[in-house]
Amino acid sequence: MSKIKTIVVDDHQLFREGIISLLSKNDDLEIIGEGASADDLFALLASSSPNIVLIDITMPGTNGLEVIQTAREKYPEVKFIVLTMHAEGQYVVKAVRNGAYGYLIKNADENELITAIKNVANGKKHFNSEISQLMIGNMAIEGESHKKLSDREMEVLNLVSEGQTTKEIADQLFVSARTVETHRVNMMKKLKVQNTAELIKKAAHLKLI
Amino acid sequence: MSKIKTIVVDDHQLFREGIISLLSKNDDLEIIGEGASADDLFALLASSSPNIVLIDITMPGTNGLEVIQTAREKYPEVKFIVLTMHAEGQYVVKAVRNGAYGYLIKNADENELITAIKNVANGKKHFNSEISQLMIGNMAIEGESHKKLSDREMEVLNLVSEGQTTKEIADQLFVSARTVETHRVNMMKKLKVQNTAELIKKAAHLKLI
DNA sequence: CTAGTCCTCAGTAAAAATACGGATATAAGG
DNA sequence: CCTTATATCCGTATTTTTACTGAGGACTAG
Repeated sequence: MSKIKTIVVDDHQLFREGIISLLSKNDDLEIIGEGASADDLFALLASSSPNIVLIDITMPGTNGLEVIQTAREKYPEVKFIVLTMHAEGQYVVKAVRNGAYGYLIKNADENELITAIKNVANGKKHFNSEISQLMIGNMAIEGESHKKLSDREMEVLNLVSEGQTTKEIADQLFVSARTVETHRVNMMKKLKVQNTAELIKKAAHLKLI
Repeated sequence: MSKIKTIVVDDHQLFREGIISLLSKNDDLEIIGEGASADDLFALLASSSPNIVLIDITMPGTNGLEVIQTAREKYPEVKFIVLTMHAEGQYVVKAVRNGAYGYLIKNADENELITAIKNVANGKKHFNSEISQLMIGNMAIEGESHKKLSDREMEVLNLVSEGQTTKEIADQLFVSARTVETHRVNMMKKLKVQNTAELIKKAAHLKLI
């Protein structure tokens, strides 16, 4: 059968070149393009027909997961494998939801990468047991912390985290201080914290601020 | 002249294998070992005599900068080039202080990596203009935010970020609430923030908590 | 010996947050 | 049509934080 046409997208050029060097030794694969950004990827997709795209989550100006989703809408027969350093369940879950066919962490080895590419090229998904565990664990948590913050709450949260007082925020948003107080209380309930310090810490760790 | 004997240390196996694949094509270089951890590195150093070590800052259980410093004490003729994703001046400054001969960010390309290896093998340091700018910029900031938090302040900070009140922290540490208050005030001054919310946000972003 | 830092503790007061309770209007989903 | 969520706002009170001021002892570096 013909070689698996593969594109590699990663903003770390050394990593990208290294991966390409590795994969080029394999007779079943053919690297037909490389890029560092979403724009690079879309340009490549428009001019070539890869079977597989290896893509990082981290990308300048956007994130790889959204790129996957957008790309799949226009090129539904292209399959994406996420190749990233993020070993957190929430990323795995999002990757799957956005249509990724595989997920590898950068500490995987060459053999697993090649196996993943071949599996996905054959229409299978590739998530090893470690990745599956992360996914399962995160789905359990997600069921619980389903409550996300509303737009106004996010706005208030950001202003709080910048050191503004409730009164200052009220003045800035042209609302009553009591309104801001209510938003603060609601956020603390949603994220299950006891005071502002804990709220800001949790928000920072959840990358909300 | 003989080939430049190089060791590659990085916990991301794919990256490491990719880099080795790239460098192996170059006739002036010889990869004589690879590892994912500080222990791997010390084992390699004990049994081989590399000219150059490519090393990431991020390492499980320790950090590459301390590893460089320790390794140089035992093997002073080995030269280290940091190869990392961290594009922050504080890392560059620390790398130089710990004796690194070069610093590359993972978005550098193959040619620059090879040039850096050759420069360093010839006894020169390799810091491109981008890296130099980061270093200069950070040294300016460092003069200003030289103040880091003391052990006790860190302890109080962590407890505050867990949602405890000043009184609760005082009870837990067996000190007066006023003592805790003083620590809080001092931390806010050091990090130049206006209240606890801003303090916790800054601490989270600085990866203190 | 001096200066600086760290850690400890205090009085007093104002500002801010939290807590308890309550409410209305609008929009969306089942 | 009912329920839920969001956004808005309120009274009252307590707790907590912040602010201003002050201080001593121990340790370290120059």
